[in-house]
This record gives sequence, C-alpha cells and structure tokens, in this order.
Amino acid sequence: MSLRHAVLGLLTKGPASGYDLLKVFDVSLSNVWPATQSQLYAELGRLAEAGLVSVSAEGPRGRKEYSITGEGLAELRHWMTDVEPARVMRSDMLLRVFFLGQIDPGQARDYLRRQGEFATGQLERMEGIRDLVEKGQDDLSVYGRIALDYGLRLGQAQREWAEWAEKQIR
Amino acid sequence: MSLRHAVLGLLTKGPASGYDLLKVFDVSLSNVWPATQSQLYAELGRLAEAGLVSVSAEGPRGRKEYSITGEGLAELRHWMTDVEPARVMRSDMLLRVFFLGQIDPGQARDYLRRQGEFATGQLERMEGIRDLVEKGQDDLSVYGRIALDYGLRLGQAQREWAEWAEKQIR
DNA sequence: ACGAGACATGTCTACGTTAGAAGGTGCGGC
DNA sequence: GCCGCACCTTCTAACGTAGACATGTCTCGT
Repeated sequence: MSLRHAVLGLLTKGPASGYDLLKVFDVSLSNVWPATQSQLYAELGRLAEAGLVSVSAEGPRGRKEYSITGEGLAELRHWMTDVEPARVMRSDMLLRVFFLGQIDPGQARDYLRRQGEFATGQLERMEGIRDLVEKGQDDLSVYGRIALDYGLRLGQAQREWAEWAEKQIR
Repeated sequence: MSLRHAVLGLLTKGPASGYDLLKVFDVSLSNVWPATQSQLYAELGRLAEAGLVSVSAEGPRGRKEYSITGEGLAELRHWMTDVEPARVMRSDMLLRVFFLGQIDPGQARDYLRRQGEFATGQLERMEGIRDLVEKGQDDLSVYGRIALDYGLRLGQAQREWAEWAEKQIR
C-alpha cells in the first residue's frame, strides 16, 4: 500500500491533478514505484475520502486539483519514520538463474550475457538522466540524485555479476 | 505468473508434494520468489489440470506427489529461453528516499543508516549460506551459488550506497 | 469554423498475491 | 495405547496491479 504514500509525497511539492501526477510518475517514480492511471485516480479518491488530501481547486474539463492536508502530511511522516520498508524482493530474472541447468550451457551463457547487456543499457539511460539533473539543488534533485545513484550502483553490480557469472559456466 | 515456473523448476529435481515444495521454497527460493502455502497448492492444482505436472503417487494423509511432465519441461525451457524477464522493480525503501526532504536531516540520516545496517545483516546471513553451500558441485549448487552471488554483490552495493548517501545529507 | 490532439476523469474485468481459517491423518515417544 | 506434533490439503476473502474501455472537454493551428 505504498502507492498512497507515493501520492502523498508528490503532493508535498504542491497541488496537482490526477493527470499531473500521472506525468510525474512517468518521469520520476516509475522506476521505483510504477502506477497506472486507474490506480492513481482510485487512490486519490480514497485519499480524499480519508481526509489525507483535499480538492483544493476545480479547473476546466472537470479537472480536480488535490492538495495534501495536515493529516496527510502527518501520515506521510509517520510512514517514513516509523514503518519499516518491506524487504520482499521478487525477481523472475534471478528465478531463472536457479534453473539454468535445465537449458544447455550455451543458452545459459546467452541468458547471462543478455542480463549484462540490459544492465549496461539501463546504466547508460541513468547516466543520461544524472547528467540532466546534475544542476538542480532543490530537495527533489538532492534526494532524487541519491535515489538515482542507488540505481547506478546496483546496475553496475548487476553488470559485473552477469559478466562474472557467464564465466562460471563451462 | 512465475510461481508456476518456480514450481516446475523445483520439480525437475524430482517428484514432490505440495508440502515438500513449501519447505524447499522456504530455504532456497524464498529470497527470490516468496510463496505461501495456499498459493502453492492452488498452483499445483492448475498445473496438474493443464497437464504440465501429474500426480505420480499418493501417500498417507492424502499426500499427492507431483512429477513434471514432458509438457511441463517444455514449458519451463520455453519460459527460460524465450520469455524476457519482467524488469519492474518496486521498492518502498527507495520510494522513501525521494521524500527524505519531508523529515529532518537527522532522521533522514538515521533512515539511511538503518538501510546500511540492514544490508550488512543480510550480507552476513548470505555469507553464512555461501560457506555452507560451498562444497556441493551439482547444478543446484552451481546455479544457486551464482544466484547467491547476485545477492552478495547487490548487498555490498547497497551498503556502500547507504554509507555514501548518509554523508550527502548536511 | 473545424478537426486533431492534448487534457482529464472515471469504470470494469481479470489476475496474482497475501493472509488466515479450517479440517483431517499418520508417526514417534512415553 | 494414546497424545501431541508434524504432515498435508483445501477454501475463502481481501487487496493490489494491469490494462482495456468509455467519455467528455478545451486549445491550437489552419
């Protein structure tokens, strides 16, 4: 149930409509917590009903602009400081690794190579983003930069792992 | 829908009952693809109905032992070679990082420190497992070892990231 | 004046996951 | 002999996610 907190978090940067949030999700949070449009609108509705956000303005085309309330802010902070992050990791990429013995060594190496290449591609993409964001010094940039760095470091580790793993298979 | 393939993969190592598989999940696959008991039994039922596994023996207490069929093996291999792994990564740990500006710097540093400590703990746990498994040379050990190494490398990267990130906050 | 495309919200269905209760059977130890 | 525990399965309810579908409005360029 973290979509709720993702929405609250984004609303701390100012009021926004469902449509606005959707766009922000796509460019910033999608790598960390993807969300579809139907999820977003539904969550905004629930959030409003629970009093964690309020409709602060209505615009053309039925646009509703939501603002975070004091209660919402409190809930966000509570979640950040008192709720332990869920540590479940699910990876069908890694699941396949367990069963690599089922296919022949050449195919297994191919598989690992593809994972390495994928990581490399991701890295390039993230480096591009890093260079773009480099300049900003606001909260969003500072912490967005830290989150990005997480992706960068993990991507590197994954690439190195894939290269190493490929060599393990004879 | 990878639970299905996790089950098929485990059954390549020999026939097993739902109960057996549950135990194997807990000790080996749970870090990669957790599953609950109800999920497992339900999946076995669907798998049997689809002809990917068959009931090869019935034991006491209504025990049903499932074996993978040729069709099941084919499906597993198809999944491994032809289906691209899903790349969605969802992390509420990282989601919080985006909003670290909402709490005060001391708390933010605490948060990052806890993430580093958690990674360290995980690493120790995984190193213990590695030392235990070290000896085996069967497929399971070889590829299990490679999967474990993934965890090890990512854990290290995460720990280093957390330590670095903590220093970024003034 | 009009049409294309962006803006904007909402509903529905299906599926996979989680959590827990409920209910029965065989086995080993005392 | 019997008691407790491990074994083993089934079912239900709720939740979160994914994607399609439906619907309507405003704006801008021509």
